[in-house]
Amino acid sequence: MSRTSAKAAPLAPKWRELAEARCAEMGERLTPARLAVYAELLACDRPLSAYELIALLERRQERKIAPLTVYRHLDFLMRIGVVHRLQSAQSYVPCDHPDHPHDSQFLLCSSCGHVDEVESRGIETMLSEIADERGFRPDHTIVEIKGVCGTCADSGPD
Amino acid sequence: MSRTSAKAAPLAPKWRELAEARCAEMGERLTPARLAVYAELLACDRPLSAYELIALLERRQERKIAPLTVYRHLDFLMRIGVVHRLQSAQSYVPCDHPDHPHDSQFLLCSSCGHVDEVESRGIETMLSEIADERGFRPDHTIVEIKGVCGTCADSGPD
DNA sequence: GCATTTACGTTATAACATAACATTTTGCGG
DNA sequence: CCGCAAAATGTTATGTTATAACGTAAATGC
Repeated sequence: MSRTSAKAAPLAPKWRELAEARCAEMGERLTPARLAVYAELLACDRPLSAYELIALLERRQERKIAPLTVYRHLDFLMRIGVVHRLQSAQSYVPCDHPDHPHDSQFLLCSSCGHVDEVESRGIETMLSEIADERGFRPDHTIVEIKGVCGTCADSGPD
Repeated sequence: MSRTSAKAAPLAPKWRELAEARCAEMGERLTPARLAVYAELLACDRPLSAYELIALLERRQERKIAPLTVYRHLDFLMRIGVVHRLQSAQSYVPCDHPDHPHDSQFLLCSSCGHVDEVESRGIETMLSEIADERGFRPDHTIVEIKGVCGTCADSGPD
């Protein structure tokens, strides 16, 4: 019943291998359904809400998909560190820095919707210091900068 | 028996005056309904979701309150800068730094639920630099550090 | 007063996320 | 291979967060 006839979004070997490697490290299983969600996120150049993702997957696979299904797959992808959740937009993006799991900082353009993921060691250090000073043990950090990206600013106020 | 003259949560003059000052600066109007929401948030030592707030207000005022009403009041309070939204918890807290409007950083304890608001100029500077390097014009920033607070860490792994 | 703007009320619904439980698939020891 | 246990998936229902659409009331300015 594993109908591979259901088309999935194209998924470059690079990303598939990344997911496989993370799964191997963590003793997790990579399944077609999980890969399909990952591929769909990668195929889109902007953050997707869970329900946008459902709509895209339903169109591509020509069948109904329950919200819970997608949320479980998203949880999995975040657990293995290949997808991040944008807290301020309730949406999800694939990780841009495949080398290792990490906390990121995001630049969110309110004009074009584009999201840039950055990883600044400086920010991480400073956040740790702030926590340390207060006896706080950080688990992970959320940094989202909202504003207007360079491209939109340039094409600007016309 | 109760001549329900819609009791409000107590609101220290300090906070009322702050709200009045901000309104004056911004040409906004401070109404009893808005103050009631602010007072309710201040009366609680933890973040409240909009619906928790509704429940508390309904009990205190002994009448139904529509979600939209509370959301409007929350929007107002955030607009004048006396309330912040915690993006990762979909909840709301009064601002701890009454002196001036600002972006904050939050330390969120996953054990006791306590939230600490800090304002680090260093973080702000570094976030600006990160944005600048990429030609990004920041509007505002979201920084939330999740972990375990000193008190909970000390009282140990239980 | 009267028009305009701002706030508030009411009903309905959209959008985001999880609970509870049944079934299927997978990995593994016998 | 068999059967068990764990993990993943499917299904239905519901909980939680937030806004739309539209009407009424109150404050503001002339």
